[in-house]
Parts: sequence; C-alpha cells; structure tokens
Amino acid sequence: MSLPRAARRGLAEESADRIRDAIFDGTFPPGAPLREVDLARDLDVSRGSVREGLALLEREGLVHSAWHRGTTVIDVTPRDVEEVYTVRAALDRLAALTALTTASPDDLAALDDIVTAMAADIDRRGPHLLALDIAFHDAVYAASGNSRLVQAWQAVRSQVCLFQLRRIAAAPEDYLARVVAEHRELATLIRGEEPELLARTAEEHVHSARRALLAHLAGENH
Amino acid sequence: MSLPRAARRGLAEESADRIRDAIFDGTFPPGAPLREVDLARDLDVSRGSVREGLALLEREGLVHSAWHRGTTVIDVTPRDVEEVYTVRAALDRLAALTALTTASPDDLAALDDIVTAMAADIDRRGPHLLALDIAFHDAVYAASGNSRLVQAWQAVRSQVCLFQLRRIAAAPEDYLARVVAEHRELATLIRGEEPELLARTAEEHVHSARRALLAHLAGENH
DNA sequence: CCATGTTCGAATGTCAACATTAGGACATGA
DNA sequence: TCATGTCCTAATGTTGACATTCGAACATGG
Repeated sequence: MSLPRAARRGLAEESADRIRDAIFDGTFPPGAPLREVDLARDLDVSRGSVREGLALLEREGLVHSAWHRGTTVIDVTPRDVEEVYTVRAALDRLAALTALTTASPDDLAALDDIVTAMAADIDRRGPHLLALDIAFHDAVYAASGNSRLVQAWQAVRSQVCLFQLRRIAAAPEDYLARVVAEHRELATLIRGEEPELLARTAEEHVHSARRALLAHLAGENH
Repeated sequence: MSLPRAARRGLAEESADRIRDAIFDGTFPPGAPLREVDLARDLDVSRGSVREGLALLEREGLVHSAWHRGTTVIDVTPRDVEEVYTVRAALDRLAALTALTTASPDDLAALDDIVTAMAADIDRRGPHLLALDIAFHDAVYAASGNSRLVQAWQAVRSQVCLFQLRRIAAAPEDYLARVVAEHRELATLIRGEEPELLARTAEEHVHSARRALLAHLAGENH
C-alpha cells in the first residue's frame, strides 16, 4: 500500500493556512487589505514567505492582488457568486460522472461515512457541518482520480467555503433542512447507473445553493 | 469604452513568459529540471523573481515543484493527456453554453475573424495555426464573461498548447484537415439556439483532439 | 472653481547573503 | 552481498536591506 508521502511544508504554506483561517474568522472581512509587513510581523516570518503565501491564496481565488497595489480579500458580490457557482456546477458534474465509473468500494464507503457523520452532527449547527459538506465533495473529486480536476476544484473551493459560511450564518434553516438528504441522494446516485440523472442532480445541488445565497445577498441590500 | 487597462508587469511575469517560451521551444523538454540559479543568471534577474515566475507557471500546470526538490517541466504521459482533456471538455462545454446567451455581436465577429484567419493561414502549417486555434477558444471564454471560468481555462491552457504542439509536430495532416471546419461549426452553433447540440459538439471537439494525441503517444512507445 | 503639476509617504517589487534540506557517495558492519 | 549509517554537495528555503511605484494631499495656474 502507498501512503500519501509525508510532505513537509514550508513557511509559505503555513502562512497561507493562518491567513486563510483569519479570513474565515472574519478577522479580515471581504475587501480588507492584507499588508505584507503587518502579516510578516504578526506571523513572525519574513515578508518573502508571506508574499509566497498570499500568492497561494490568490491561486485559491480568496484574495486578489495587483501590481504595486497590494493584496485584498475578495468581495462577495452577486456577480462573484454567480461566477463561482456556475464553474463549480460544471466541475461537480464532471467529478460525479467520472466517479460513477472510477470510484472504488473504499471511496463509496467514505462518502457514506461522511453522510452519516452529517446526520449525527445535524443538531450542532455551525461550521462543523460545513466542513463535512466540503469533505463530501472533496471525496467525490478524489474518487474521480483526476488530479487536474482536483486542482480546478481547489481553485474555487475556498471561495465556496467563504460564500457558504456567509449563507449559513444568515439563514441556517433551509441549509440544515436539506444538506443530509441532498448528499445522501448524490452518494446513492454515484453508486447507481444513471449518468444523466446524476449529472442533472449534481448541477442542481450547486444551483440551489447559489440561489439561496443570491436571495440572501439581495435581501441584505434591500 | 473601457480599454483593458495597461497593466504594468513585474519581472516575475516577464520571467514566466521567457521560461514558458523556452519550454515550448523545446529548450526544456518534458521532465527537465528548472534550476533557479541558472535561470536567474540567464534572465539576468534575481532568484526571487525567477521563483515567483516559476510559481506562476505551476499555476498554469506547465511545471511541477516539490519541497526542496526543485521545479521540473511536466511529463506528457497518457494519464496527463486524459486528465487535461477531460477537464477541458467540461470547461469548453460550459464556456460555449454560456457564450450562447451572453456573447455580444462584437464577440461573435471576433470568432468569425479568427476562423477566416485560420483558413487563410492553412497552407503555412506550424505553430501559427495553433496560436489561432487557442485564440479562438480564448475568445469563446472571454465571450462567456465569467472571469472564474477564464481562470480555470488558463490553468490548463498552457498544457493544452504543449500537448497540441506535440500532436501537430508528429501528425499535422488530420489536424490541418479538420481545424477550420470544426471551429467554423462551433462559431455557427454559438450563434444558434441549440444548446444541446452545441454542448455535445464542444465536448466532441476536445475529445477528438484527445484521441488523436493518445493515438500518437501509443504509437511512439510501440 | 476646475484642471494640472508636484511632493511625499507608505506600501510593494527586487535583490544578494545566509540557513536548511534532499539525495547521493562513501564507509562500515553483519 | 546487502543493509545501515555518515558525510558532503548542490540545490532550494528564508531573511533583511534596498529600489521602485502608486495614490493622495497639496500647491499652482488658468
């Protein structure tokens, strides 16, 4: 058996993790500037490492930087939501369709485990449930066995987290009401043999999330 | 009218361009190591800028780097081809479907211009035709108006270039025979109102390229 | 009052020196 | 002979100092 080789990480990835957490915490709200000197001081690393970490976050789409104008956290405009979820729908569709033929029994079992874990944690509303949600989709992408597809997913993954975090904080009811059932349905369909239905369901799963968030954003700017 | 703002570039992007060209030239064949000190000396910039440029190329999927193990040009294995073209098919499908409803008359005209330019340059076989091929798809993605989708395309674009370059060098006949017609068909369908047919055609366009390249690779290892 | 030119500060872009690591060559022992 | 442990070197990872650039505030001229 092949272990996933113990990859040592550099200070850049470490810094990226810290900054990403801080963004999810709300320490750096959308639109906030991320100054290299301040971050370097707070994280106790050099500016070079922070700079490289910010480049990683930019690859994830969480921040945006321009020449000599610094790095800022991305906004959450309806346009952004529309773009991210549209791309995600296409990627999820492909991942599900691929997994339909390539998923191993272990992969399928992992999906079920996550769904049952979600059902167990349904009362503890909060970010933990979101983590399971994301983990489920991570598992689907992993089951597809396509590393480029995984990369493409990682380029929108953090943005999806940020958006969903906001959605859940504002209106947890409809999220809690549907998460388990929707993911259970996906897990079942990936085991089945109806590619068309699976493709439509995977896309619809994303689009419903998109609509929910857009409705929330629209209500916010009333 | 809004010009696409004259973005000043740093030495990192400049270095990335040079190195990318060198990879396409064959100066750095697949699997070749890209040493920071050598590149810094040759390009007459600091190692930091080269390092940042290599990070950009890694975002494009052209190179791969690991902790303290340096950066190397990616290989061109059947697995890699399969992965890239599968993802590209999904992205092209989405881009075409989106462009179907969002493309402006200018966008459509740009597509036609590229097709006619391809027909004109059909006798001068070589990398110029490939540039037009890529430019066509760039235009489709641009017409979709989805910047995240454009980003996702850029994450596989250079790899597609590298792969197609190899395919054309080995067997230009079937490429030359079909490029113009296939792209003309796409340009027409994007103007039409048959989403299903457009989606299938866009995907098939990619899959035929994939099959051609895989056949070539298989013949190489006889 | 508006438009243009200038100064200034704060931030990023760039660089070269130092620290750390991976992987191979070599020696040692069973 | 093979396995293990120890250097050693060439590369990357990291750092702090220096150079450059942007944007805003201010001054100037029409």
